[in-house]
Amino acid sequence: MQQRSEETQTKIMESAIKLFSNSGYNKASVDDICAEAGISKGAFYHHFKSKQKLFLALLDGWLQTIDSAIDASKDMTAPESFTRMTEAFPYIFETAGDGLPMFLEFWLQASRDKKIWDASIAPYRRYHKYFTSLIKKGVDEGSFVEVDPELASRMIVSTAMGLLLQSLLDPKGAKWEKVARESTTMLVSGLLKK
Amino acid sequence: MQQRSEETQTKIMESAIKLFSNSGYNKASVDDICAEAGISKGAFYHHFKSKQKLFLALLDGWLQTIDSAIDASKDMTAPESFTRMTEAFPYIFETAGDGLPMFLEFWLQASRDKKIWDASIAPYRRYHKYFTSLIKKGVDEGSFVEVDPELASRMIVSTAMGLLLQSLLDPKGAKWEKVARESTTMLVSGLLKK
DNA sequence: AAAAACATACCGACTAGTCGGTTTTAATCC
DNA sequence: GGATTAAAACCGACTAGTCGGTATGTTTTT
Repeated sequence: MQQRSEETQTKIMESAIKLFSNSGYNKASVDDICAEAGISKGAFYHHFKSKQKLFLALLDGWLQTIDSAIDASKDMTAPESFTRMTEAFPYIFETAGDGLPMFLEFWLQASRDKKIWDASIAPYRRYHKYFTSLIKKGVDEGSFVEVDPELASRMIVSTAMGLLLQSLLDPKGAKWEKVARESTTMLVSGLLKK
Repeated sequence: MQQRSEETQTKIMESAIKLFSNSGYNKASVDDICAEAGISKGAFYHHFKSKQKLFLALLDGWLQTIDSAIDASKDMTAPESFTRMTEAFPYIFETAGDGLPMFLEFWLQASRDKKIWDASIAPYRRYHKYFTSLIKKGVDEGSFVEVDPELASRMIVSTAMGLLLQSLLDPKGAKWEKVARESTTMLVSGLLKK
């Protein structure tokens, strides 16, 4: 039967997210993950060849979420797509509270581990290209003011990453969903032609 | 004699920055640091009570650098202060290439370790307050357009952090000094009254 | 019965920190 | 200015424990 197997795998991944978020990739040991998931080490290595493979599986799942979100807004006009994201951002802050530290963990591991870097930087560059083309499209359509799409894309991504980081490090320092919503509004209204 | 002692301590800290940057806090072992510095473990623990204390010492040094930079621009007008930072940013990207990954390490450790969090988040809040008051001053002086200083400060810090992160993760993805310079110019010109 | 799923004991590599002993340094005395 | 001395600086073997991964055996599913 696959059901039990599937459940075990899900439990491992959920426990891993929890422990990686709380303690970090290195500190969260395979034994810890097994204990949290309520399974044995044998079961763990039956499902994942190594600890790193588990990490890559988690990364993959996260990237797919983003990909499908981008796909969903593929046929919209440029301002529409941005409006969508303006709506999506506060949602990320509200719901992702648990998994958020994982982002940081992804970035950190990516900066040191070539395999993880390859798996995460390639998609990141895709997103940047997507943003760039989206802004370029908006400029060509005449709905955006004339900006350097490349630069504007970097700035938008930077602001988003920076807000995520700040909310991670100082969760109670501000009402981050509000700051995020207002920031995106400011950025978009700065782009839009009046 | 203190000279040799001082040299040893400096060597330890320099080696630590190098190894923490390249391999991360956890992966860089005390033995590694000692080997890199060309000293023994006894010497290490003569100078630093623990690995964490060494880390905190490095963090402290970095924070002092920022503090003195802020102090230096204390008596200027708001636009002048920002112009200064516009000039300083590219410099950071050019010179800090080696130590830059340490920032990420600081942030990550801070999000997990209470002692390090206390040591790094308090100053961070100071900087945010400083930026906020600087913008508020500019608005009051009439040289800046009317923005919410709190929000503008968050955005500026976010953009800076995001640019740093991106340059870390994808050093060859763009000419980051150029992007940083243009971004700050854009932000400041958005703030300035024409 | 064959295969997939799971459990447990174990291994070798590695790590932060300790400890008893040795060398270097700087101040003091003759 | 050479000998004395105590403290500071340094050394490196060792400890006690952790970790990722494996080998081998048992249970469950098909």
